[in-house]
Amino acid sequence: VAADEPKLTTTEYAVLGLLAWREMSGYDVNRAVDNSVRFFWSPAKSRVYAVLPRLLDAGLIRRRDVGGERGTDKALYGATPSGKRALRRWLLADTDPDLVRSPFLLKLFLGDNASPTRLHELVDEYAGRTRDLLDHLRAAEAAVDASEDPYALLTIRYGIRRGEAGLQWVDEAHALVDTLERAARSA
Amino acid sequence: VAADEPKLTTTEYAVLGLLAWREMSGYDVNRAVDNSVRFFWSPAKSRVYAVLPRLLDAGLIRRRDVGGERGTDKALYGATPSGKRALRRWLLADTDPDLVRSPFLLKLFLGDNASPTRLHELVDEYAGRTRDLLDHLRAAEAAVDASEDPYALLTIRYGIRRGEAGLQWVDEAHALVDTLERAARSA
DNA sequence: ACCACCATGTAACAGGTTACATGATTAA
DNA sequence: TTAATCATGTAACCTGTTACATGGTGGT
Repeated sequence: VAADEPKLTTTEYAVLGLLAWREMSGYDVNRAVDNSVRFFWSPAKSRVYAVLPRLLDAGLIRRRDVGGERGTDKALYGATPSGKRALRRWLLADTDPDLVRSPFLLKLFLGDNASPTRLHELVDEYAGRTRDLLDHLRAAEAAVDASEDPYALLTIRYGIRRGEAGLQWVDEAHALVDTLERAARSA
Repeated sequence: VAADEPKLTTTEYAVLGLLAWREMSGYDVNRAVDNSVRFFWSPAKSRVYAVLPRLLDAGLIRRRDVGGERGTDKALYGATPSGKRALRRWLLADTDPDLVRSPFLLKLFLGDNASPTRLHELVDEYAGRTRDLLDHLRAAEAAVDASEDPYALLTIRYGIRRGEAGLQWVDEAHALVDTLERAARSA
């Protein structure tokens, strides 16, 4: 008799999801987060470690100690059948809305209080970050095996499309700041 | 003798920024948040009220009681010169990185554990939300006076460009899920 | 009479972050 | 020997959320 659907946080589902993919140590989970999920879900490392015992207590993952290997005290975790079921139920349930928090856009919105020069700088910094992100994502895109991990590919492409749109907007933004500058000078 | 640059949270700067624009009540600030900043910065209403006394104590805003007007106990807040300076310093300082939290992309990434049908649904829900957002932003775009509030326009356009990119990606996503489905059926 | 909006918060909680601590192993 | 990587956490803090509470005012 399954207990009434225990509510997990999204972070817990994220970890559970990674452990449904393969058996890993907490350290491995953190690495997996770092080169996949972190663009849209990024728990602190300490949070990942904190989440593991909770999933364990709920019977959604199991722990296997691998102490002998090289003298290290290391534990591997993997999703149990019950954990996989919980994961599938979560995938079918309503999805929490996305959250964006952009100090950059906030500063831009309050641009009245800054000089045009500073606004150009701000936009340039955004452009730089976005280019870095795109470099990273394009490298990742080239590196994934599409038939092996199509879903990773999908999320990478999402990032790429949106990043490209961001760069297009950058030109618009510079142009608009220039216009304002000229208007201010002629006034 | 100004105390050593008090650190404010981004939420505090957001509120300060709105109060530098014009004098408002806490309620007004919440409304202002709701029809402008909320797409990239969205504090809870109670948080806004909690932040006001802190800014007041720091001398960054001043309070003016307007009790007589209609028997209501209402206070208007506005940025002080010191507050405006703090705001300008913040605009010049390093910008915290953007944060995205997308349970949607997380679910997609873990798509292995869901059916193609469910994945189509997931993408459709995203498409719906994105279309709604675009409708809203386009209406807002048409409503702003570009010469009056160019920075708002800039952030709106940002949302529009990225939203459009999202919708383009949606087609890709459906196509890829279809491909997987066919591949699975033929296997 | 009632509902929507104006107006201001309090209380309880949780989820998450940063900084710190510790120690083993391995490659340069 | 030193630095990087593997490996696992603890402690303190805090930002922020949700739910609740309260009351006036204006329109229909």
